[in-house]
Amino acid sequence: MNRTLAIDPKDAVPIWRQIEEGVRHLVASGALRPGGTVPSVRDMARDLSVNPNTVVKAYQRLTDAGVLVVKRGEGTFVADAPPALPRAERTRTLREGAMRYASLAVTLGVAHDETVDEVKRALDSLNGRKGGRP
Amino acid sequence: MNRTLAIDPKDAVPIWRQIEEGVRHLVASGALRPGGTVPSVRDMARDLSVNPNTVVKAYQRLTDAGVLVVKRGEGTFVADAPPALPRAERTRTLREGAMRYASLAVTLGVAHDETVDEVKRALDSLNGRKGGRP
Amino acid sequence: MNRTLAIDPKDAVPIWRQIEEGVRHLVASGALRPGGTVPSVRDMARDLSVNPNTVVKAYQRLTDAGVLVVKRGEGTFVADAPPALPRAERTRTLREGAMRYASLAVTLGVAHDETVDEVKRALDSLNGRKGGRP
Amino acid sequence: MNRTLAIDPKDAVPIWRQIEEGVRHLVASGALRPGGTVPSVRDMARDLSVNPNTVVKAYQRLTDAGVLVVKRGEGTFVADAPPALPRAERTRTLREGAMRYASLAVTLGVAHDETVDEVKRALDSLNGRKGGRP
DNA sequence: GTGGTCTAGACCACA
DNA sequence: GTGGTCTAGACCACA
Repeated sequence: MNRTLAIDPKDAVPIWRQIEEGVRHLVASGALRPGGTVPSVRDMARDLSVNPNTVVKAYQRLTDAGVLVVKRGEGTFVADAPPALPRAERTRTLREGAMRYASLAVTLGVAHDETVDEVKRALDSLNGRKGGRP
Repeated sequence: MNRTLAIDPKDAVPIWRQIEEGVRHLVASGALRPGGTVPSVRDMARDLSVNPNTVVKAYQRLTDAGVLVVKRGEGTFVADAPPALPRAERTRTLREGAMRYASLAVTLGVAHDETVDEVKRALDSLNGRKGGRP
Repeated sequence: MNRTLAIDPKDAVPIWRQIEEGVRHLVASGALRPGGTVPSVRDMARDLSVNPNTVVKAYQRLTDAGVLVVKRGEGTFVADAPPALPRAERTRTLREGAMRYASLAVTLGVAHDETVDEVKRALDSLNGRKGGRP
Repeated sequence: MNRTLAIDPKDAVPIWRQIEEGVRHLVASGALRPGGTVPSVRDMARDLSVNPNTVVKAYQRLTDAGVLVVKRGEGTFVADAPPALPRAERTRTLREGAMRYASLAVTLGVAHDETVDEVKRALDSLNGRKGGRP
């Protein structure tokens, strides 16, 4: 299972959002456990070679969202209660994502089956099934 | 069939890119036919309530990509030759999209099957008409 | 009616929060109208003699909360739909505030009537009744 | 009557201040009586799950303010003489609190009467017992 | 012109 | 040690 965070400074997606999404993903996938610690702002900034302020922004957003909790002077931790989205909103978010992806495939002129297969392949690679793409 | 373009000024995606993607989609789905006309920059800017410069930028990129052709003094038209992406780039783009979507689903904690089903559903809703590009 | 924002850099309350609260207050009191513009980040930073980043933080939080909307390249505006809190939460927030104030008064040993009178006086002064405290 | 102290580590108010205010309140409300004992630093730290240094800081401020007195080798006690604030400072503190509460109510868009009523209600709930300090 | 991102670095309260 | 705030200033996309 992947416990590390990879960011790409050249990506159009802001670094702070890459960090935010990365941590959300590690929490959702169980790599970071409720109550467990998260690297300190300074440590993660050093590891990723980014400015501490950039990490601070990501962590603060995650704290506002209830994913992380801060204990002052001690550090930052994964919240005990995972802040699952309300079911309705979860579905809405997923549908928007599916629509965006399907729309992209149609624009590219990709066939139905290939479109679906690529999603299966992506899910497998995220779930750590070995290989997947020879 | 949808012949209109919907943009969301509050979306993080730049407006010019929303227009570019929208036109590509209308072409790929057959709503705009090869050789047919495309709204003038002024008209589209007025319709969408955006700055004309923003439409110009989208049209220029589409012209550079061979999706549109400009006939001076006449207007802008959909290119006769469908500007299919090189196969390698097409695959890469699709895979990035699949990865983004799969990653979203994992973050939301959605099950594998539901993730795949939503894509099928999205494809069906986009393909009320079969095909689009013979 | 007060249209200006006063901040106190020596206050224990962070400047960005003073700005956030100040703008919320101006909106709630009607001094800033839905759809109307809000000073640009640079202008407000100059007016208040603070760093633009500090204003950015306040504006972004207000945007996240739906109080302001950003039109890229144009500026920042008061949202059309005022983002009134759900009634239940509004009541809860008010009650917490009342409890904090009442608790303070009890701690200070202030009589019931004086405690209530000070609130009335504060409300009057916020609503612009002239004088109020001779 | 409430003899316990509740602190919220996630609150923006420093823990030492929450403890300080809490003790002041217990004294003012009569829950802790002049001459009576106060929990030892170690006990309170353990009860509240906070760092002993944090309790030390609160107790020192309370001692400096004359609310508590330390008898070396015996422990910490509530002072015999009630340490009423100078009248001017009392009034200033109360006014600040009233202003903060009134400002919150305006921001929430609450009507004048409801704002005042909530304070009365809060005072009643705190004064299940009449008075507290004759 | 507008807002958004990021760096570099200082200073602070807190535990 | 921890995170929070703020400054100064650069660079960028967007309209």
